[in-house]
Amino acid sequence: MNPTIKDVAKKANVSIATVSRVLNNLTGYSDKTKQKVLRTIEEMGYQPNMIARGLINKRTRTIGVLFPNVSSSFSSALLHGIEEFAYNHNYSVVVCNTDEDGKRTLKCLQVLREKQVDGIVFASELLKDEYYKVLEAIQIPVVLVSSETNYPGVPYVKVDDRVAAYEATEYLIHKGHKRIAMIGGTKGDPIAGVPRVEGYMKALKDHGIPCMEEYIAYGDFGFASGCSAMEELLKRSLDFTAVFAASDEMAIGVLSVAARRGIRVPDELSVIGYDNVELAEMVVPPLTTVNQPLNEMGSNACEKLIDMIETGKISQNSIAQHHIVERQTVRALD
Amino acid sequence: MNPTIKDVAKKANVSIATVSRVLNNLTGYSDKTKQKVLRTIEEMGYQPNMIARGLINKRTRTIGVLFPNVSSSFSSALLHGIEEFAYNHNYSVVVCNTDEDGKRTLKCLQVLREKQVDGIVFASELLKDEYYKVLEAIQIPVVLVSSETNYPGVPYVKVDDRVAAYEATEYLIHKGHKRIAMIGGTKGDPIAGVPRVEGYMKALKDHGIPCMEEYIAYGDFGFASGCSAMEELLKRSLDFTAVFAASDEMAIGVLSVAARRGIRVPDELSVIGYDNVELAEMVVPPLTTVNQPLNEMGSNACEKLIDMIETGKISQNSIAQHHIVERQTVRALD
DNA sequence: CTGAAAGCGCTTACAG
DNA sequence: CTGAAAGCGCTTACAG
Repeated sequence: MNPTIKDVAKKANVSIATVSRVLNNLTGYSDKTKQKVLRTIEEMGYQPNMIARGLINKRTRTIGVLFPNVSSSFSSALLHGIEEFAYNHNYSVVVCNTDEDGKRTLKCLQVLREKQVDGIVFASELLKDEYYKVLEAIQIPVVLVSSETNYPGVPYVKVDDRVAAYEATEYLIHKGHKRIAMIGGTKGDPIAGVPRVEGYMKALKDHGIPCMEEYIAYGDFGFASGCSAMEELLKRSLDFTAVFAASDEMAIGVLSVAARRGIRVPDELSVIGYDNVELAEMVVPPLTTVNQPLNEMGSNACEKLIDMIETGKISQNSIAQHHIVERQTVRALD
Repeated sequence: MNPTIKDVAKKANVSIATVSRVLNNLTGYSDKTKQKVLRTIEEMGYQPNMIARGLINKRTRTIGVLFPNVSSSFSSALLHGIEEFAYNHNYSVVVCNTDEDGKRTLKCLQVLREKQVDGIVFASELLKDEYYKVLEAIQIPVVLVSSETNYPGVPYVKVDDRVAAYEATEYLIHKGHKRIAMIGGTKGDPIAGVPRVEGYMKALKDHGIPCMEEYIAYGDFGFASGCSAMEELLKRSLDFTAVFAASDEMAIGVLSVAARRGIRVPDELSVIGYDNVELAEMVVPPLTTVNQPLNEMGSNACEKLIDMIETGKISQNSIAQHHIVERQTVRALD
């Protein structure tokens, strides 16, 4: 059994109140007692029990993080940023994989509540009404990352997807492309789906390029769906010179299909992705894409959350800065 | 304030002992009381406080997981498996990123102890003496995954790296290759470095192929290091027809350099990787590699841990089954 | 400067 | 079937 405060009190011949005081760096003991207590603690290898402390303070110094899929490179980049900030501020993070399943999400929320986490970051998923209801009941701070919401009191940090998509498309246009296809994310997804397609359409319009439905195919952000969407696009024999994919994985799917079909990138087809996950630079040719600062976003979301926990004030939303990373999948048309 | 057991007891006109009993499905109350209590719980939206419960039971139903780098696709695949098993058995998992930093690892261990986790899985990192010492002091079950150790009482689950490397090399040999280069992982790494190189050497020897030092270059498992190692190998003008890389990322580095140099894969050079992380199939051409069942390994490690927590018995080590995934980077020599 | 005591939200003998 | 009480390991007024 690990020693408790009672054990060290007994051994040091003081009361547990005194041990507690030196433990918490409060005032009210002689330097002599302090030394004695400290020595005893050292000797016994005593470590305070945060569970007991948490029961009194109503603070556990742990936060919960919900991901639709912990193992995606997207999620794990966010997690890295979150964990880093939390660690530096003495918080622990418990992760939950929601599998994008409503029931499971609700269960996770319940568990986090029972475990008395101090706050929750909800990552890259839509904050549904039913989730919000329980969050409201739990009464603890929540922040969204790579997602957004209108619910009051729930700040978010994300990139401006519409603008980023606009710029990606415009980048292609500036390179001389006019026949630009797009592979959108999950159709109807209000966070990462719709806005990116809208940004693409607006860029086309603003540059006097007619936007045609048939130039758009949809995937679900994943690699396989990018492959199918590209096949689909090819089948329509549209003669496009560039494609903008709403995720790197889908863009890499495009690269893959292109290679299989003998379409040379970027000579015959230019490709730009979205996210800048790690594999974007590993692929051949290295993928030009729009960077989302996932790590900082995670870290920033965690910062907001801890701030809310500690001050009780609601944080502001943040728009993270994206930028285009030029690599080798886009060429200028002459 | 969330309602406590006291609140529901008062409202239901029973003692807290009775509420506790129905909460825990014990015996000793009439069906009428049960209904009344249940109804009150429902009405008040009461949820038990696991912190308080944990203080008594000395069980938190949470486990800690240490990773050298949470955001690697390798770690996140393990994490996914761990979280899944934990979730299904009503455990939560708190993640810690050690950054492969001794001080930080020790700090994480201390935090996990203070937070009274029921067990720890230590992932893909060497269990140093100093870590083992504190683990021993904490007195809670530990299991290693994708790592190994001789410390008594610390079971591990991993692939047999030596055999897997042997088979990867032999696969190349069976395809007619004789001049086979290797890119090893971190030099001297006793877990994923040395054994794979040894497996490679043994396969060569067993097939009567002389093994020469200069055919081996070393990286650190990462993409960039794979690129440099490949450049290094090329500089030695060895005229090899195949390369075995000790990680997929390094193998992809090889692909990348080959593409840049106009060396066609697999026509002029065959490549086989190790891990079978997600990007292995996204790359062009899709990478032939040896599969490590990361998800199952994580899940299995978690199973062992929970078993140790609940039975108090030490689990056995497990060797996870690897296999070669044939894709398109190896060709048969005629 | 120091300690006895109440209390955090629960569980669990013990007594009835 | 039910409740009063002790206790888990701490913190924090309160009294001295």
